[in-house]
Amino acid sequence: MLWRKEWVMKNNLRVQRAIKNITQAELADLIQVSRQTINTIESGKYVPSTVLALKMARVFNVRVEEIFDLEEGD
Amino acid sequence: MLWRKEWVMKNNLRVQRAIKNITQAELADLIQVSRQTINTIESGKYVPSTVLALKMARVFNVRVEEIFDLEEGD
DNA sequence: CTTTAATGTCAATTTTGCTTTACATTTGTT
DNA sequence: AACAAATGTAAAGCAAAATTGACATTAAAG
Repeated sequence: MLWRKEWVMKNNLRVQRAIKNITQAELADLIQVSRQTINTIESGKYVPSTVLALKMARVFNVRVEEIFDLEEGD
Repeated sequence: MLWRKEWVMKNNLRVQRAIKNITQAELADLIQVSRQTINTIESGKYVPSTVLALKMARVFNVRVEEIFDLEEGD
């Protein structure tokens, strides 16, 4: 049997926001997306584009990998 | 006048591939996308998802920011 | 020069990101 | 308790990502 790994992406946006003490709406404004976009990304409903990931990393002064993490699972 | 910055994302996938000496097809296979997906990302036709960016970073053993870079411009 | 591997590109389609609007629920303050 | 701010959620729609298949062009090798 040949196995292809499945990956799920997790994120710690809530934590990052908490550290900087900004709301979803404020983050949305900073990276120029809708508040719902932040909300749904944060709750893992969908995977953002790399542009958004890079913008967020800039806002929080961290590397992309410190916010988004690939984990094994389906 | 209030200015909202426009960003374009560049990538150096060709270079990263060259360093590892792998083809577009091989990279596609490694991260489980179609060869065309690699080709069009590489040529800047569209922006990949964060999952793909993370997978590529893993393949090349670099940070996402070392492959993808936000630059000012429209 | 001829063949093969690698890359470019196009069209058609499916899937997913992201938007807007709107409303419901939770959390925090006074 | 009452009110406001923050968050959750849902539907509808558009735009962009990603797929498949097919074919053309450009390297690279024999």
